[in-house]
Amino acid sequence: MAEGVEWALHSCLNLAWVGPERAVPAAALAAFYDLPAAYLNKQLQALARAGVVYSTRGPGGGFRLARDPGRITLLDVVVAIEGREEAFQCTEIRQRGPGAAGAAPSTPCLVDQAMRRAEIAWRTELADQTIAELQERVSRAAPEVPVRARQWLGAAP
Amino acid sequence: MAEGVEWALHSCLNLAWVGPERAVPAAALAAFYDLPAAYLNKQLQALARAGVVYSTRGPGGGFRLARDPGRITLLDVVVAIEGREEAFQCTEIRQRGPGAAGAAPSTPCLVDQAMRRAEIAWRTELADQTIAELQERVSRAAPEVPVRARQWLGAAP
DNA sequence: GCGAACCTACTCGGATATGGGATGTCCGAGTTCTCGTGG
DNA sequence: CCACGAGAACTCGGACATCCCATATCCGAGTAGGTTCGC
Repeated sequence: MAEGVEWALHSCLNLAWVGPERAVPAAALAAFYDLPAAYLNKQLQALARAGVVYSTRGPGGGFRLARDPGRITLLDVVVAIEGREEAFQCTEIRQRGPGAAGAAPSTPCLVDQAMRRAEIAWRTELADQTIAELQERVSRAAPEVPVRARQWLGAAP
Repeated sequence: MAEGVEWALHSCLNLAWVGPERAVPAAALAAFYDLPAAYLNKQLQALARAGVVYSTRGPGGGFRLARDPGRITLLDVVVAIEGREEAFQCTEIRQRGPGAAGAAPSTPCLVDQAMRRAEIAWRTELADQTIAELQERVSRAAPEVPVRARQWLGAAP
């Protein structure tokens, strides 16, 4: 899985700490965890295209969450970065070569069905968790983390 | 996900049709679906290293299932090809840069935990399905498939 | 005729090229604020 | 003192390199069976 997913998730969490009123530049989000700024910017662009965050250009611009953290699931973020297509791609090899019966099969590929079943379980689990739930867990486990994030990222210019 | 997973799953299914008595060469398994023989051989080697299949060299050699199809899960095959490491790799970016509190955190990374939870769901679903169950479903849906497989792959030399 | 050594055919196993996507970088497009200038 | 316009600074957005892994291929290692030669 792409490393950018981790960056995007942590960045969404940080944007949630700051709140939707103030926009945070990609450079600030990158500096917070010592990441390459231009590349993180690329990931944030993907989030913007997916409608997870808003982007504003010019001074005072940056990125903000596009909706309430309770309405942003982990699946939204993962799909924004990795793409909508499923990990396992059935290429229907059963229809090629002597193994194919010649006629097009009336039944779906059962190998594909089995793999899809697992992938649906994965996606369901991701869709059941929101950024807001992550926020709450972090607040309970380490209350200083949101404070530090707001100080570093939400400081007035 | 690697395309070889699809090949390995179908090949395991075909080896299950033939049965453990007769070894099937990689070239035969490849020709059955019109796949590149040398590359499929590489995937089968991975299955052999993982203990899913036995390999025998020389004339009359080839690959056989190492144990009963009911004791080979889809997870076994996927792990053999893709490797044992998880798809989402937490690199602990929270411990880098100004975002880190300076001291090593006592709590685990909750983003990692959330992603791992989804991945466990995926693996559980794969571990719950065996090659034998796939065999049964295919036999019910398309009984001619195992017949063709035995004819093409299990034919006496 | 019989046995053993050799030889050939067959198959796996790992070392070796190649291409596409993830990773990383750079400069242009667009926006906002500031500063200076003229009325 | 106020309005307006030009300029500068800031930030996103997409185009351009680079690297690594999945893909693909090839030849050597090892085995089984047949074949031939000698006794």
